[in-house]
Amino acid sequence: MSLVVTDTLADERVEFTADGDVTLYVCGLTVSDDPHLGHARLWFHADVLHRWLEHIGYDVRHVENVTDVNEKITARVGERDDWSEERDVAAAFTATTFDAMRGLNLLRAEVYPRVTEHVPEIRELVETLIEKGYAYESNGSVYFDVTTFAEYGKLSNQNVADLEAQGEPDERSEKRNPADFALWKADGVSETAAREHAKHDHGAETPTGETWPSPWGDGRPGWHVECSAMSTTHLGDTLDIHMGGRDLVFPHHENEIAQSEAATGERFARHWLHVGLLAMDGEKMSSSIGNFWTVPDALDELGVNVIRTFYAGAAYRSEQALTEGTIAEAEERWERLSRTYDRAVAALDSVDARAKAEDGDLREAVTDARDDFAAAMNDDLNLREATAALLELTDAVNRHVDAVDADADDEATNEAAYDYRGLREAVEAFAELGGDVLGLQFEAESDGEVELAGELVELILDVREAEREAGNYERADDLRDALRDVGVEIEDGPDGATYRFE
RNA sequence: GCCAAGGUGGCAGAGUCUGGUCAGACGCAGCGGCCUGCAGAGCCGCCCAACGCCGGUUCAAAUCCGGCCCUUGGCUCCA
Repeated sequence: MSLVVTDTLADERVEFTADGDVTLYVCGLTVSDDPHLGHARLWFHADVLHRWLEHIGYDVRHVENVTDVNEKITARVGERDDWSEERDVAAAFTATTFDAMRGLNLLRAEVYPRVTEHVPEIRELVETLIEKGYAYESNGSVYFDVTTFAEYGKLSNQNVADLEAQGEPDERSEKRNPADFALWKADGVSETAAREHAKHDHGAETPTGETWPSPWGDGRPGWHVECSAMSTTHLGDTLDIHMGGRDLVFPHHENEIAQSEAATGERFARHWLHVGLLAMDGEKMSSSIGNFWTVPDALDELGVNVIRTFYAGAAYRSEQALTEGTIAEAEERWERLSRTYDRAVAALDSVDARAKAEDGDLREAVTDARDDFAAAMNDDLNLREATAALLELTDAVNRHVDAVDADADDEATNEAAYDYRGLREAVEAFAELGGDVLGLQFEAESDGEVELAGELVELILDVREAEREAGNYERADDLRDALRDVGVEIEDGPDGATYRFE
């Protein structure tokens, strides 16, 4: 069984192939603001792809760029006292981005290249394109001539004539064709561009951003070259997978193909994967629209596991809706997985788990879950179906534990035992598939604070138990409610109360 | 206007490539039962219900073809 993915360039589902190492390039973000859940959706799907490829035996070389040169970054210079240059702003948001990535439990990329580190490579790429006749200099800027690249438009099905018809030649007199795009822009950020993106009043000073010397004079890299230069530098001329948001298909990725293939003469990417948008109230979550939920805020409010379970609720290539309802659903799905995992571990580690106990249904359910999970993942990374395989396993685990508990309560039989091997296999399946592949974290860390909190909760539960024995149920219920208010969920069972931190 | 992705039950979301085995699985919400002092969790059952519209091809269409309507994205910084 092999992995099938939906390839934007081929415009169909294709079998994924790679020789040895897989090179994966993820079109990262521009660090002009805090990352939001829309950005994180791409990160998550790239991360799960990375994890799944490793799971099925590939070595993955994952490179994800950080665009730290951009007029939106420049526009924020001076917004804070310590933001006196473009790179100060970029550094601040790069830091929050890395924090967010760690918080989301993403595997680290091999490198996170920045534009500011790769200006020499960008200049070389531009020079090559000029030498080969694909690009031309004009007033200190350099443009890619789209008419020289016969396949221009092949990714997004644009045709150059249509694009030309849309352009306004008067305004872009610097260009040969309206659809030509900049590889190198003369001088710094223009005053109008900076003002357009500014979120505050700069007073008399309008920031112009950093410039670098070049054969065409001082200037800044264009908006698309950076990805071509950085991906090629770190992963070679042909990438196995190029991944990005669907909103980048045109012009960004179209232009990357043109630049890269014109320069190297090689195919730029074997597979193009595009992640659908995250829609909030029917509209794209976007920094510019302002309808976003930042990753740090979402991590505080929901936690990494709920966020990841949420993303796993829809296919990467589909649009996904973020609403109170879909978040609530993700919370419930995660809780169910996590509770069942805890329950399975507790039964597995108890003295009642025996070598010779055997529940055929449970063992069969583990095999089915693994098979279904793999089939779903290989089928264009159908994460909801893969998650469903794990949820079906929770059903089997709960049935097994329920049945044994019921037998144990029955004085007549009194020989109930948990199926040790079956539970062990179930726990391993949760850990490998839910943990390693989906990146969910089943085991809570038990640092000092958590331990202390646990001891305090136990203490309160003892008090509550005494109240219950005395028949003071109202008091007992008050205690349970009070604990819930601070995030501790109490569950009464046959062997006393248990608790979990929400 | 041009290009692209979509429109499936109360919600959410597969299935479309490769027509029949599908209107599925998981879940959320809702309802009933078991269990429980109550609640929660868990288990069992129910939810008699949906393929945007109009044509066409076919023995057979959610799936293929044509037309139309609507939503979203891109064409300008964007994941």
